[in-house]
Amino acid sequence: MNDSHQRIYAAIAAIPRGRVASYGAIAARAGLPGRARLVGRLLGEVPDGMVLPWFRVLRSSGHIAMPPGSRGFREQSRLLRAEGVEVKNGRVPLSRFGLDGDLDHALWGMPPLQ
DNA sequence: TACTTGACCGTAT
DNA sequence: CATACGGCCAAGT
Repeated sequence: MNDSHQRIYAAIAAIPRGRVASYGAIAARAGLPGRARLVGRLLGEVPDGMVLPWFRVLRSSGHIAMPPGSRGFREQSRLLRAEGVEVKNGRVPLSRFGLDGDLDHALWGMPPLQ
């Protein structure tokens, strides 16, 4: 659990309800541009007890990253729709719900890091 | 030490 | 829409 990890978890936790962000946007917000893979890796090993809105993280295309039809895929779709986010064919229109890591400063629940 | 993997990304064809 | 490529890099073999 180093500083980069902390910052990434913080960025994920800062995505407002009803909005989503891509792995790359999370990394950029955490002050780690180009490190999208690190975000994906961390989401697969969230410390026990830590609660995160993991379902608000999508690929840059707006698609859910998990395999279509898998349990995680269905759970993520359900959680997103529950807060008003449109999910059609495993995809969310980022034009309407997506947050950018560099822009959208007023929408994030935290200031840009680094 | 060397090579492979993977909830990824942007650009190019 | 689909493939390819180079970037990224911590973990696992």
